[in-house]
Amino acid sequence: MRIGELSKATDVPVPTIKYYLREGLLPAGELTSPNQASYGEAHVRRLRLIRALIELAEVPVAQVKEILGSLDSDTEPLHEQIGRAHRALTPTRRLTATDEARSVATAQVTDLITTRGWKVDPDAPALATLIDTIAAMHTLGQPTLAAHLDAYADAVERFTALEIEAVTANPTRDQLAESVVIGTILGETLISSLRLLAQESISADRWNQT
Amino acid sequence: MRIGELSKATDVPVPTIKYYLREGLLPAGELTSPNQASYGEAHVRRLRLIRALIELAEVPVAQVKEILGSLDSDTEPLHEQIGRAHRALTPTRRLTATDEARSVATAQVTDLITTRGWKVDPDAPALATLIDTIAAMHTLGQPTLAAHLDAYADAVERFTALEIEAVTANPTRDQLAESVVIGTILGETLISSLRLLAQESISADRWNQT
DNA sequence: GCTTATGGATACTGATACTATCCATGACAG
DNA sequence: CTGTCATGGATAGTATCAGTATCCATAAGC
Repeated sequence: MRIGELSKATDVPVPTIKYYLREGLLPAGELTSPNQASYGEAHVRRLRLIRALIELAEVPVAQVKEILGSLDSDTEPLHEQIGRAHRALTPTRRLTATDEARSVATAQVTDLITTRGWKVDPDAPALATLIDTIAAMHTLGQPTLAAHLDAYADAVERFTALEIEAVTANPTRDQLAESVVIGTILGETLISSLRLLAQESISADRWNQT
Repeated sequence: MRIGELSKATDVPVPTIKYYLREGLLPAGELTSPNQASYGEAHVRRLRLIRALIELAEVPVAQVKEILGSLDSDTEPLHEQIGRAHRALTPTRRLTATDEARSVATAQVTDLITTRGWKVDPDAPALATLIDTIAAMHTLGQPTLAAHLDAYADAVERFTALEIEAVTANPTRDQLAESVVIGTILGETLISSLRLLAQESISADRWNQT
């Protein structure tokens, strides 16, 4: 397959493919002559994955590169790979909340984690985001949602169980790794849009006089 | 309060505050003389809301403006407001998947919606994203997650019930509207980070030999 | 009266994700 | 075998976004 055909197969413009090649998101095709390379099915798959991450999950190109890099390494432990995927999903925040709100939130979260028996690295990116979010809710005078943290955690544990189940069904390590990435990142988009749909439905029911 | 004090109170640099004023995210202070204005508590609150949306939820400035605009209008129906918040959370995607994957996904989603009895506007932004995401999962050879759509929807309905409850506790329309926005948008960040934490915990358990 | 802060306007910056152009060569149709 | 088109590789340009920086005339506060 030549670059033009790859472009047609995936609906990604040729210059964009060249850009991904330059950035190292997509491995180079096999050179058949100094200015002629051929691409295979693997490139099609990889390119589709790239686009899904970028367009659907809005992962920045630099992070996609990191994630794919760790997908391609077969020495990196799965747990590390998941960490990368998580970093791709976590905003790099600064503080938004007042100090007391933050300490209340921190207490709330550590409490949640201990009662649930979760094992969480204190440096986990999501941990800081969770604390900041709860703190922000307090600061903004909306503590109600955060008060139901435990119920949220219940619901969240349901997905997670499902995801682990779905993911561990994969036999080989490569497939497992890829499904972990896809599950983690596109799973987020899936849940998010489901939630919005459910909200929209209820909101239509309740506040719309159509 | 002068701009410098507002900056100190919220930890937002003065030039950034000026930028938000220019962009119309933050209402102008009350002019006490041609080059002197005074800001109040409302500005502090608003500024904190803006920062939470931008930093925590990563909502683009232009969308924040739209959302705040509809918050300040007391004629816009709540359902419309929710729609705006949803648009702020939905990527503007193009197609990533093959056509057959898309049609399978569409069937799956319409089925879900009818069996659940959800009332969903066919133009809802989240609908397209959901379909694209499921289609992408199929195309990428990871149909397992999407196969449990129904279980996901179960879990999602739990949040939504909680959120509606939390939100309708607010007596006045203004408070209600604000809590809808905060709940919808920061709620997303909350769930997302909870999910990542749960995943991290399980992944540490299962794949990490620390 | 002197230093500092302010409102308002305009200009500049750095990051991100592409697009466009160029060129020498190669593929392929006639 | 010749003209046209596509290609790999390099470099440069573009649009958007989210601020920052600078200027200025005026006002606040010691």
